[in-house]
Amino acid sequence: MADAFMSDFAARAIAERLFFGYRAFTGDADRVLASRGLGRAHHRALYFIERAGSIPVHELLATLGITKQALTRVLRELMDAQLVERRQDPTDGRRGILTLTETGRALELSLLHAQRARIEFALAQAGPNGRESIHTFLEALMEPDDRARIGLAL
Amino acid sequence: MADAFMSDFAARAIAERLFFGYRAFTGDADRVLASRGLGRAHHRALYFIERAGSIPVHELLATLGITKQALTRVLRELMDAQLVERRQDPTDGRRGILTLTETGRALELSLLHAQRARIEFALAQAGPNGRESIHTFLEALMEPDDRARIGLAL
DNA sequence: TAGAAACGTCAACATGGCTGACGCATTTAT
DNA sequence: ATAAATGCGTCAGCCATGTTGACGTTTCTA
Repeated sequence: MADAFMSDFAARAIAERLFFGYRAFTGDADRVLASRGLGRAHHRALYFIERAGSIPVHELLATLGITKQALTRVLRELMDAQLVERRQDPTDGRRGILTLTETGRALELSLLHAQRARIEFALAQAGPNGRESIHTFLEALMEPDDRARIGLAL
Repeated sequence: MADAFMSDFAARAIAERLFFGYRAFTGDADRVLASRGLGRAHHRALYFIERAGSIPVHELLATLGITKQALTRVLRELMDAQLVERRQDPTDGRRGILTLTETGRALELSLLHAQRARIEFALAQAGPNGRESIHTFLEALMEPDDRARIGLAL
């Protein structure tokens, strides 16, 4: 029983830190987004388009794990706001390829920077030796399928 | 510029790992919740009530950071489902104090256990020396005000 | 040339937030 | 003792973000 207790205790310690930590992390960007009339869903799209440079719609769909209807709405709003552009895949005319406009890149960067200070602070608190553990921990938390979607660590 | 690049790069590495990691973490509980007709909002309430043993409504409100209208709806559903009970604070009749029923405690535990395996796996991957870094990192990510709301780290 | 694929789109609905306004005990301050 | 403040619960309407299902179009592929 002591084992199970410790395990629950340890699990709770992580669970609540993840909850509060993730909330603060997203909150930084949410404030910037709100001032532009956008939401978290727009941020996620901007983020993954920027990180890839350009990305086919179907891949963004798989990355975000939402339905095409949900993504289409977000993309339409981003394109209306001149933040995202869609062009055709030259090798397959059915496919769309998404890129950010200059304005879109600027916004994405400002959203990243809104979160960067917090991340840097947290990494600094954990110390230089903690960084690898933190990356490993978060990667291990992910669904295996999603691991192929992230960039290399450092 | 190299500095800013590295920093953005490091920030993105954490940002996407947090996104995918948190999504997987919540997904474990979401599946159990869906089978009971409940949502993530119910889980959060159950979690913080259980962790406190019993908790005044106003404190749960502050912890969750949502409006009383949003919480009331969740609590009403939890009380209808006989998972949560409300009683009066003996020292101040205006205040309500929330506790879980036996059924509520059982559900909360099963939700925790749905997430525990993933957390244990991730901690194991990070190694025994990583645990402290991970706690420190996540706590540093949090809003300072929220740090008072979490339990001590082992 | 038929069928599959990769979309976009319309419609209806669920969840979980929000604001504002009101009411009602209960406690506190005058 | 009474007035004001506090801690709720509640009704109503709205928003953001997701879902399913159905349908149409263009473009590849067998």
